[in-house]
Amino acid sequence: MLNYQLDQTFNALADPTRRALVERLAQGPASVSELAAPLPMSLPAVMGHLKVLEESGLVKSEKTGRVRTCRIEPQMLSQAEHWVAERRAMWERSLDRLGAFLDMTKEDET
Amino acid sequence: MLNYQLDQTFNALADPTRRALVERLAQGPASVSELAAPLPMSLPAVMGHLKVLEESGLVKSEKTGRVRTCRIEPQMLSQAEHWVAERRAMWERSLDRLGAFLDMTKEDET
DNA sequence: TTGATACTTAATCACATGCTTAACTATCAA
DNA sequence: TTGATAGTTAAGCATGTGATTAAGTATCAA
Repeated sequence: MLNYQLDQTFNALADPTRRALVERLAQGPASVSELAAPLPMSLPAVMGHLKVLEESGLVKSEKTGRVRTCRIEPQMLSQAEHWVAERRAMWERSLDRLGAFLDMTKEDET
Repeated sequence: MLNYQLDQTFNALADPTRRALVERLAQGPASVSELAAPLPMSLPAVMGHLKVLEESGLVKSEKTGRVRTCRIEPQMLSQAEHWVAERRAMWERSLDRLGAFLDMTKEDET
């Protein structure tokens, strides 16, 4: 995954309003005003957040008539998940190496 | 996981310099200047990034003599991972419900 | 004790973010 | 065609971010 895509994806998820939008969209598609209704801010503010989500690839939208319907795009979600999982795995391998090293030195002591 | 912790964790991961630091630390602990050496910025700038990582809980550090040694803290990493995984699961369940609904309407048609 | 090393803090600055309100466009329904 | 609805765009503003350089502190080694 490219660096700037990770920037955009993690940045999109770093805001509670945007996570609320993702959470709502995880339950199914919604229009812009449906998404904005429960949020304590103006519609243009919500549209700003949707723009960030859409640029990150986490959300896609489509306009039919005067209604824009937004839906979640789970691929980016799983790519972010993978980045984190891989670093955690790296860390665990480095712990294993440390463990092996400590075992080795222990054997030397005996 | 609390909202502001997710804010801090995702925000910490939303910067390529900070991800580079996480990536380096996933291979094992390092001092501040070891971490700063390969990066194209001043030491105070790197310390700013380390502060963000440390406030997020992704990194911990400890000073011995004049050397501060930093290490990764994988718990926050896996908590961020879980948040993403759960939303993806939500989305998949909502797809299942849609599938079930479509199957149902199909049965009605026959 | 003197000098180098490793980090820390402070002042500064350019630029990005996250809102707001107001004005505008496009669609739908009567 | 008129009015309401759904969304969009623009201007403005307070605050936050990410960097810099310069100066300061604590530790270590000779």
